[in-house]
Amino acid sequence: MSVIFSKKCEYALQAILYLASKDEKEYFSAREIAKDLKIPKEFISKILQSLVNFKIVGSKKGKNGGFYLAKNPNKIRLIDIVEAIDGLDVFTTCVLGFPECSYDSPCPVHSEWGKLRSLAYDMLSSQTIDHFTEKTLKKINQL
Amino acid sequence: MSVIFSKKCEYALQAILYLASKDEKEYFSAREIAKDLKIPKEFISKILQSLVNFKIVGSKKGKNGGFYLAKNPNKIRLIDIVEAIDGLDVFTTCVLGFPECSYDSPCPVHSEWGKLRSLAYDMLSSQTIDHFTEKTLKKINQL
DNA sequence: ATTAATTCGGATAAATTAATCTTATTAAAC
DNA sequence: GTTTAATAAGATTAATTTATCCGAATTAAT
Ligand code: SF4
Ligand code: SF4
Repeated sequence: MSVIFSKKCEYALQAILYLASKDEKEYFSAREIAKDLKIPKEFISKILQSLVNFKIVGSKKGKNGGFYLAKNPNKIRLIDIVEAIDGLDVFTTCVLGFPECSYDSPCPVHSEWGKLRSLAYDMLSSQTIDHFTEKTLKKINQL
Repeated sequence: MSVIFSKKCEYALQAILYLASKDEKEYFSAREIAKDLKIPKEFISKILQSLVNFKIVGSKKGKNGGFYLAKNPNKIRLIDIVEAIDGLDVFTTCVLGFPECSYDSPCPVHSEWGKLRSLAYDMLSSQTIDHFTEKTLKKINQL
């Protein structure tokens, strides 16, 4: 099974898009995020906690506490989430799993794949999450 | 850690490229493929065995036996290997892990991501492995 | 103060993927 | 025929990823 992002990263992206799309409240609890996105509560808690460490998300403990975006949605890029959770290795290591990927010793598909990889990186770097709020709300309501 | 292809798939691609690039011999044993590509022998054996089931690779048992390409390298596309080992789900399921990806209920990044995905699919579908023999040999010699 | 609802950290369990081992079968070489 | 070297198939183990559990700390409401 091929995968682009780990489950952790998928959930992280979903949760961040969720927080960015709903702004009426101050704090959103892991419980309610998990319920709306239909993903395991304990798992998304852990993920949100690590996003707190990366200063992308903020949190407040205790009753009525929860999570919120620590930055303006137009300052959070998709790549920031990917980098925090999965790292940026996909963009630097060989697609074919050959060791020592570099411009000196390119893997066989270097030139073809390289273009796609750059495009993906550029897309994830240029798109900020405020750009997706409308579509996110629509999607969440369908879950 | 993000991954594009599973380890199995990476090794499969490597092994196929290997077979396509070396044509002086009839059969290549798992032992020698594993040694040259520096990957576990037992693992690559299993992978080659399943490629035999997919009719991409042929095999001969017994002493001096081994594996060989069952088709002309210019008829084997990269996507064929990916499909056999990992399946084509990456190209149809949501990058963000939202369920029910479709054109009715696109995930938030649908339009941006969709382009990249099509490009990746097209590339893997258009490139046949005979195209990479020279670069593969160069790479193998560096391992 | 007490209670309830929350994040947080660490430990643990379950599931999946990666790798290895074991035995059987096949075929060439001697 | 015996030995040797190979694939094949199935079982097992190891490692990694995904998911859950538990107890402590925190905060708001009663
Ligand atoms: S295509 Fe080139 S740059 Fe991309 S992983 Fe392979 S060697 Fe590295
Ligand atoms: S971007 Fe669109 S097509 Fe691609 S996974 Fe998301 S919903 Fe599906």
